[in-house]
Amino acid sequence: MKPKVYLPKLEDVAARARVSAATVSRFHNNPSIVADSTAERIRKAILETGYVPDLIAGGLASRRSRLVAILVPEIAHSIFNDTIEALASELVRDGLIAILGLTGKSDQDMGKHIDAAIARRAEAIILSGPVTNSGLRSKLQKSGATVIETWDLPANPIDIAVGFSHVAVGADIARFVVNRGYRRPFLVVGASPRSLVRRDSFIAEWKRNSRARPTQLTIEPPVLYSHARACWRHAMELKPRPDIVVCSSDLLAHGMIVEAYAAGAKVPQDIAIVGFGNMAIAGEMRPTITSVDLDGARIGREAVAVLRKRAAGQKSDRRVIDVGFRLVARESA
Amino acid sequence: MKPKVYLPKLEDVAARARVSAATVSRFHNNPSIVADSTAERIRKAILETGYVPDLIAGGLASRRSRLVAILVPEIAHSIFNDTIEALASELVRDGLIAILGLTGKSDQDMGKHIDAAIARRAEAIILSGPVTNSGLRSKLQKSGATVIETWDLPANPIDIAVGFSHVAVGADIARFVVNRGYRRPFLVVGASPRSLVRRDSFIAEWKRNSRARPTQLTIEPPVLYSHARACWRHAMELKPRPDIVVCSSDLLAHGMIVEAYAAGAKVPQDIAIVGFGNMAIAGEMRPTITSVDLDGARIGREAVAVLRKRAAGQKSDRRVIDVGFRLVARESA
DNA sequence: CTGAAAGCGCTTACAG
DNA sequence: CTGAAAGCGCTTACAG
Repeated sequence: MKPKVYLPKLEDVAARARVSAATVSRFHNNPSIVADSTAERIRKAILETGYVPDLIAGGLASRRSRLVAILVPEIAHSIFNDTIEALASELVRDGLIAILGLTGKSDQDMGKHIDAAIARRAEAIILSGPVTNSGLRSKLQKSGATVIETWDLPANPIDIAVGFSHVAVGADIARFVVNRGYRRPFLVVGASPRSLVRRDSFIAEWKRNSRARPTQLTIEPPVLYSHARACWRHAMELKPRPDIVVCSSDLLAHGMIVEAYAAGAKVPQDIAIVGFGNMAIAGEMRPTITSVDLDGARIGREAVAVLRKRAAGQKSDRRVIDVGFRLVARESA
Repeated sequence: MKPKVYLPKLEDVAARARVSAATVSRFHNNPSIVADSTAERIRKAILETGYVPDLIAGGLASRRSRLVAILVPEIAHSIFNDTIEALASELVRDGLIAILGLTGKSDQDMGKHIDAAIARRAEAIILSGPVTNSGLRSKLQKSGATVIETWDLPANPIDIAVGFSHVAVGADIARFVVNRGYRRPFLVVGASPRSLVRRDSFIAEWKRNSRARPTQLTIEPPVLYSHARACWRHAMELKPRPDIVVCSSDLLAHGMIVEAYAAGAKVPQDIAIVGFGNMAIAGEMRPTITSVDLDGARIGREAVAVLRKRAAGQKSDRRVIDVGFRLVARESA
């Protein structure tokens, strides 16, 4: 067992600087109201003692935890990581700190993490997607925390939503495919709720252009690079052969290109490929990959902007913030 | 501004169950000592009020924050993510919660995040690498937190270290390259401290086999996939032409294979390639990539095991825990 | 500009 | 098995 060390507390600093604890507290939280000479003595005492204020105790007294919960399904190969990174970096600048919850995919685990966040009295709870379970919704609502659902634009957000329209993405991709003159798209879709929304929207738009229903293949998540192999085989067996593969992620698109190489096929001459997510690799692969750019970092920054507004007492003008997306046409399609 | 909601507190539950606050507290923290009939009334009162204990207040009273700080340079494309994920998942099972600090690369930022962790009285601070700055070391030491340096085996850890030997990795790769009969390795190295350790160890072992000093190229981090293009060009201009490229990451190895494809070269027939990290893609690329497997998740689990031992009052037997690594020979070399 | 005092929501010896 | 009371380390009206 480690020996318990003694951490100096407010009182130790106060005694040393010959002021009251209240004044030392003010020195930290509202320095402009303490006299210069007093401040100087306090500064010295802090240095001598190595005092680090206990923000947990402070949070209890001021009823501001300065904790923000970030709840995401996973982190290992996550498309949310840019958002998490932007969030965490911005939050520290506001004296806030991120607590991380990995929720997996079940609502039950999600519930546990929401409880954990509420138990720490997190000031805000940021979720990677919209919450549909009504029990969880009301739990979040009653928590008093700012709740931010990201990466989508739910019609009825719990509190605030920051994201983009998956319906619009699907339709945009369809129009792109039509405009480029492709005629036989093959959709490879990870079976996550939002991928399916994009797929359905693609199909609706495609039919609007009076084309036949595209062929498709649905993959159980987690979608791995290795799925590309089976998808490629599937695509090659289709009659007629598809002229473009629309993938629900850049990972898949990338894998398809590797498979094409391995099979001696040329992209996009023999078969075109579209991804989603605009991961770094999309711009760097050979050929570069046509994809949909989502500014994950911006989602994080907009979320923090909402928190800042609330902290400043301004009421948010919008409950749903659309950060948009951008179809980036490159070499692969 | 959101309307402040009223959150029930211990007293509300106690009043409703007609017991003292102390008993409700015991119901949560030490249920075996409260009478069944009492427990039943408390359970009911909790349900009726929707009470969620304030763990922050509880932590202050019990002087256990139940917070564990995870400090990593970044998360967006991080090799540490498996470790973070394993940590976060294991910690919740112990009632602990992870706070996330993104430290960037400067010691100054690192210092801020260490302060933030100490200010929350984190019970443990887990770092992605060894700390060399002596100011930071003593700050960590004085904090009283369990400090775990990961992904390396420092000779003199601050407290506990969990990782593997980069010296051993470099030497192992060199022996592999020798044994497979390659004669002209080209080292492509991201200029991070530990990549350089592996490189130096490779070179030392290589020379021990009385070979000429290998050619090498050092890349300023962050190492991007796109660097592969320049590396490939560089490799092709070397005379004599290298027969194997040893990369400091799978990302680079992967990029080199794509470049090889694009140039019409065959891997490993024309040029062999070795990576590092054993990312998922290494096993799935065509050709599959020879790499060094580091069990990032295991590092996380071992770190939590240390925390559990300490929580149970056992003293740790080892200060440095070697989780090892595994050179995985595949098709690319 | 500063201090004394009450209080944030819990936990935990202590006593019974 | 349970309660009354003190205390965890801060903040913040209130009064001066």
